[in-house]
Amino acid sequence: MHTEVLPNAAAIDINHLAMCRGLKPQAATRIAGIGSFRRLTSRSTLFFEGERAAGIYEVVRGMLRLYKLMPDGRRQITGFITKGHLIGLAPQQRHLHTAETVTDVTLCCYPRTRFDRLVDEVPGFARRLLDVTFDELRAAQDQMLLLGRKTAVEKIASFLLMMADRDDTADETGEVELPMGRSDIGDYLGLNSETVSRTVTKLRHDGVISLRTPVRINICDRDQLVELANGESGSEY
Amino acid sequence: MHTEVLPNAAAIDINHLAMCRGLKPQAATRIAGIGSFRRLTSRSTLFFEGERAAGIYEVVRGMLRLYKLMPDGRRQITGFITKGHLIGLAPQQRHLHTAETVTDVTLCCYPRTRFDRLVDEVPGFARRLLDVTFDELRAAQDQMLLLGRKTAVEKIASFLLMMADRDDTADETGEVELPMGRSDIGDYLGLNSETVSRTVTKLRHDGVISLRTPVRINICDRDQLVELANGESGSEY
DNA sequence: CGCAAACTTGATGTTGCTCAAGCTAGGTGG
DNA sequence: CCACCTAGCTTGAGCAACATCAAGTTTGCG
Repeated sequence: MHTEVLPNAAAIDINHLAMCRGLKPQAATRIAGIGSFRRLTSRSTLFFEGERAAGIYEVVRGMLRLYKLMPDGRRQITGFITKGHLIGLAPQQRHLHTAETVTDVTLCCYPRTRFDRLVDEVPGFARRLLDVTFDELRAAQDQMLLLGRKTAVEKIASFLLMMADRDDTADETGEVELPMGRSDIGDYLGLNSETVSRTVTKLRHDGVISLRTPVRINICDRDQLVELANGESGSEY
Repeated sequence: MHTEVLPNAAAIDINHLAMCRGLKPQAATRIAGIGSFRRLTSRSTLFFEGERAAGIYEVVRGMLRLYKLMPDGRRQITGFITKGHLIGLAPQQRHLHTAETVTDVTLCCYPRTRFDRLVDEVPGFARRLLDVTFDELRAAQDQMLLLGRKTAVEKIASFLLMMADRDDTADETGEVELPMGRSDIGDYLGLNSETVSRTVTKLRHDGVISLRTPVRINICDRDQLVELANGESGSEY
C-alpha cells in the first residue's frame, strides 16, 4: 500500500475537520493536535474486517468503500465514504468491515489510545461522536428498507439521488459522478452488476437520466427519480 | 392504547437498568431519578415514524417491533427489541421508525428534555450512549449483509440463531420462543410470510430444528444451523 | 494504436413472490 | 366441556424478477 505522511493536522486548518464540528476552539485544537494527514492511492486497503482497530480516520478527500464478506466471497458494501465521514470508530476495538479506497484518498488519522482518552476528557466530544454515529445508524436503517423491500429500479433511483445529494458540485448541474464500478454499486444495493447496467439503461431510455460516460450521469427529471425511489410511480416499475 | 404508570424508577432497582450500566452509582441514581415505569398491552403503538421524539425508553420486559413503511405499505422491520435495549434515542428529535408492542411490555421512560440535559452533565453518560448506539449500528450492518446477500435458508438460520442467543432461557434447552408472527419475521428478513413458512418447514424436515408449536421451536443441530447461516454448507442450499 | 478491464446486451435459469386453498390452534359461547 | 370460529400458519401451482452464463462493445490507459 502506497502511503505518504503529511504534516500534523493542527498545523493545517482545524475548522475544516468534521471531527471537531460544533466543538469549542480549545477542544477542537486538542483533538486536531493528535491527528496527522495521510494519502492513499486508489485500490488500496486501509484495514480489514476483524482486524484490531489501531486508529480512527476522517476522510478529507476522495472515496472509500466499506464492506463485509461471506466465506464464499459474496460481498455487501455497507457504505461509500466521502469527505467529512469518520471510519474506524469501533469501541469494541475490532473493525466491523474492510475499508478500501475507490479513488485516491486523503485521510486525517487519529491514534486509538490517545483518541480514546480525549473521548473521556474533552467536554462535548463523546456527545459529538454520538451524533455522528447516530447519523450512520439512520443511514444504515434506510439501507435496510432499500435492501429488504425495494425493487431494482427503486434501488438504483435511490442510489442516484443519494449520490447527487452528497456531491457538492452536482446540485447546480444535475451531473453526478460515480467513481465506483457497476459491481460495487451492485454489492451496495443487493444486485449484480448486470442488473445495475440494465436498470441504468432503462432509466436512460425513459429519459429520467442521461450518461456522458458510464461514470458521469446526468439527472434529467429529478421529480420522477424521487417518485421511482419511493415506489410511488403509478405503474409500479 | 392501554397504559399504566408505575412508581418512579429510582424507587425500584437502578442496578437492573441497562441505561446506567457501567456508570458510577451517583450518576446512575441521577439518571434513574428521571425514569418512570409504564406498561403497554400487546399490539399497541408507542410512537410513529417521523413523530417528534418526546421520550427515550428502555425495555424492561416484553418485545417490540420497530419498522419503516413505504407509501404503498411495504414494511421493513428494523429490529425486534427486548429487555435492556433503548429506543427513541433520536438526537434529531424525530423518530426514525414506528414502535409497536409484540407482547405485553414494561418500559422505563425518560422525558426528552431532562434526558438531554443529563447527557451533557453526567460524566460518562454520553460515552455510554455512544457504546449502545454503536452496538445498534453493528447489528444494522450485519442485517445489511443478511438482507442484501443471503438466501432464504441463510436468513432464517441467522434469525433463529439470533433469537436463540438473545433468549436467556434458550441456552440450556435449545428451545426458542418466537412471539412475533411469520409475516413479522418476513418483514424483518426481506421475505414474505409464505417463504418463511416454507423455509422453516424445510429446516424441520432436514432435522435441524423441530417445532412444538409455530411459536416454540427447538434447535436440534446448532452447528449445522450456524453453517447454514453463513452459507458454508457444502451443497449450497 | 493496442490491450485489458469494465460495461452492456442477450438468452436462459432459479429463487422467491403471488394468488389460492386447506389446516391448526387458541379463544368464545353455548 | 365441547363445538365453533377466526386468525394465522402451511402447502401448492404458476409466475415475475433478478441471477447466471455468455458474447459483444466501449473505455481508458500504456
